Amino acid sequence: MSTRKHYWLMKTEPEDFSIDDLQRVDVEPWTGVRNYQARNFMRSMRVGDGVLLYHSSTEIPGIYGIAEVASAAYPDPTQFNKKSKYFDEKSTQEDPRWSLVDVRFVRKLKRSVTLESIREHAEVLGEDFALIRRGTRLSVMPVSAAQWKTLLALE
DNA sequence: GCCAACGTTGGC
DNA sequence: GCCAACGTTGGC
Repeated sequence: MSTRKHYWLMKTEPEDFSIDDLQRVDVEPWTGVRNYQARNFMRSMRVGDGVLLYHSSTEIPGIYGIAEVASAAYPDPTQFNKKSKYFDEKSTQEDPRWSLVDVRFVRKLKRSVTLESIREHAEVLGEDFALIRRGTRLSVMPVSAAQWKTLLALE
């Protein structure tokens, strides 16, 4: 069993929930992920894994902060809440369809690493980097240790 | 607000 | 199991 720390990138729309919001609350359950691939990545996360917090659908898309995984995956409570926009009538308590992890604030970046600068370093980051792979819209994706280092060197 | 690209749904 | 229709994502 590997106990090595893994790295991830998680997207958020800052109008909805930003790095500043995370700093304010410190720990946040990452509700609302409704994509199986993203869910599966969260299920494989471990406490202490590193997270790059990416702002999407905003004026300057990019990485704005660092967080860490603060819990193992557990059922996303919003899937059972009829009043939530994330309610899923097909999910059951016995076999919850959607999972999440808690995410804890670590720090804001001194300067954001913009999508533009990330694209400029596409070659170093490699073909397998889902953020800039054509047509990929994953909201949770793995980042290798080398990619993590490369991205934070752009700060 | 537009639209390309993708995932999901549902009829057959 | 196919695939058209629809919904969502997210950059621009």
